Amino acid sequence: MLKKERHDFIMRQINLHNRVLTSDLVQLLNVSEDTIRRDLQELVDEGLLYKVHGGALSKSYHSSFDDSTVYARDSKIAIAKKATNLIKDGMVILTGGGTTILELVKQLPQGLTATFFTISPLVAVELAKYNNIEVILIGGLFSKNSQVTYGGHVITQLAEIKADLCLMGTSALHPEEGLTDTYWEINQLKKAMLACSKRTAVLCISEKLDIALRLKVCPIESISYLITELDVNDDLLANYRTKELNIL
Amino acid sequence: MLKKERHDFIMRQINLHNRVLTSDLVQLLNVSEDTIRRDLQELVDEGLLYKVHGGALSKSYHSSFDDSTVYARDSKIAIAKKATNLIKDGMVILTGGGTTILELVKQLPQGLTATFFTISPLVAVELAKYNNIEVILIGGLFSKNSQVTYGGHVITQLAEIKADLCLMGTSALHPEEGLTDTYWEINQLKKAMLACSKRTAVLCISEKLDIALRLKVCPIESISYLITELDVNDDLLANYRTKELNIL
DNA sequence: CGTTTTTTTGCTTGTTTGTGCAAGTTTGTC
DNA sequence: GACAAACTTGCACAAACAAGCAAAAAAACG
Repeated sequence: MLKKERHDFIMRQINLHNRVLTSDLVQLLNVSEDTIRRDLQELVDEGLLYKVHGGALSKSYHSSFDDSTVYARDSKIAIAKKATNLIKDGMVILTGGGTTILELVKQLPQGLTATFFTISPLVAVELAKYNNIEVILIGGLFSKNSQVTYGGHVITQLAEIKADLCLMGTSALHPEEGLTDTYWEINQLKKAMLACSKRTAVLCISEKLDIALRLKVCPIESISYLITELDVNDDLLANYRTKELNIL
Repeated sequence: MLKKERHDFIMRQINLHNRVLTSDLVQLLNVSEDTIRRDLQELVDEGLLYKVHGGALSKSYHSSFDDSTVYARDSKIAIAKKATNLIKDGMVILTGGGTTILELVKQLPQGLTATFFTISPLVAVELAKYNNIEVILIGGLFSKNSQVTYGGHVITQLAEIKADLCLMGTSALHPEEGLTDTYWEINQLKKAMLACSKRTAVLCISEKLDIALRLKVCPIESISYLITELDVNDDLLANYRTKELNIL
C-alpha cells in the first residue's frame, strides 16, 4: 500500500470517527508504529488533524464538542454582525440553535419588527427581550447535546411554516459535499428547516469550511448566503465563490 | 479512550451540569480515581474548572451565580427542597415556569429517572443537565412576561398528555376563591395543565396566600399539594388545613 | 541492464507520558 | 472525636514516543 493511500485511509477514518488510535492503524494498515507516527506527523504538518498521545483527533472535533468557554467567540460575534444585515422589518424568520445564532440574536437592532420561529429555548428567551418581535418556540423532544428541540413532532410543525429566511449554524461545510452533519436527528431537522424557508443563511466559522461529515443535509446550491468571519475576498473562500452563493 | 477525549468529556459534563463527581466519572469513563483526579487537576491548571472535595465545579457557574435579584430567593429554595420529595423515579411530570419551579429543578436528585413536560424554556435547559431525565418542551407562542409558551397550540398539545404530577408556581391562592390569575391566557393555560394531570402541586410563597385575583383557575379542591416555605403548623396555613389538601 | 541517488521503512536505543497501586493525610459527617 | 470517604504523594511499570541508523524499495541516470 502506498503512502498516499495510507494517508487517505487515515483521513477517512478521522472524518468518520473523529479520531484514530495509532495501535488500530498499525493493525489495519499492517505497517510498523513508526510509519504510522510519521504519517500522522505529516498530516499534522498539512494541518489536517491533531496529534495526541495514543493517536490523533479530527480538527473539527473541538468545535463540535467543546463549547466550554464559547469557542472562537470573537469570530462568532463578527459573523453575527454581518448576519443582522439580512434581517428586515416584517420578515418571518426561522432559526436553529448554537452559540453563533445566539450571538446574532443578541445583536439585533432594537425596534425590529419581525416574527421568529425557533427550535432553541435560549434563542427564544433572548428574542423575548425585544418588544416588537413575535416569538414562537417550536416544541418537541429536547436534545441535551444540541440544546434544541428535535424529532418527528418538530418536523411536522416545521412543515406548517413558511419562513422568509432560515438562519442556521453549521458543524461543517464543503464546496462539493455541501452541508453535512454527524447526527441523524439533526440532519433530518436541518432538512426540514431548509424545506420550509425561501432562503437559507449558513453561519460558519472559517475552520469549519472544507469539512464533510457523515450525513448529507443539502448541496451547496440550496444555500442562499454563506456568512463567515473572513473577508469576502479571502483565499479560503475561493472554492465557494464559483458557486452561485452570496458570500458575506 | 484517549486522555484528550476524557478531558473533553469532563468539560462537557461540567458545562451541562455545572458540576461533576469524581465517583461518577470513574464509572462513566472506566478508569481509576487517580486518573480522574489528575485529569481534573490538569483542567484546573488550564483554568477551565474549580476543584472541590468530591469532584469539580464549573467556573462560569459560580461567577454567574448572583441570581440574588430573584425576589425572596431563600423562601423559594426552601419550597423547592420540600417539593423534590414529591418526585419519584418513573414519574411523568408537567411543569410551568417561574423562578420557584426553576429553583426546584436545580435541586432534583442526580440520577432521577423521569419524563418532564414543560412550557418553560429555561426549565427545559436546566432539566437537560440531568442524564436520566427525558425532556419535552411544549411549543407555541412565547410570552415575554411569563417566559413560558402559551396559546391555543400549547393547550391542544397539553390535551394529549397524561401526567402523574403537575408542578406550578402561582401568583395567588385563596381559601375560598382557590387558584386565581390576572391574565386570560395564563388562566386558560393553567386550566389545561390541571386537566391533564392526576395530581397538582402548587408552590406558593407565603405572601401570596389569601389573595384572589380577577380570573378563577380552579377551586382549592382541585389541588393536591400546597407547598410553602412555612412550617406545616404555621397559623397562616390554618384556613387551608381544613380542606382536604396535603400541606408540605 | 547496472549503478547511483533518493525515498521509505523498520529496528534499536533511550526518553517521556499515562496509569494504577500503596501508604499516609485531610476532609466531611454523624 | 471517630469513622469512612476523598485526597495527596511517591513509586513502579507499561505503553507511546523521538531520533538516529541501516536495510530495503523506488526512482533516476547513463
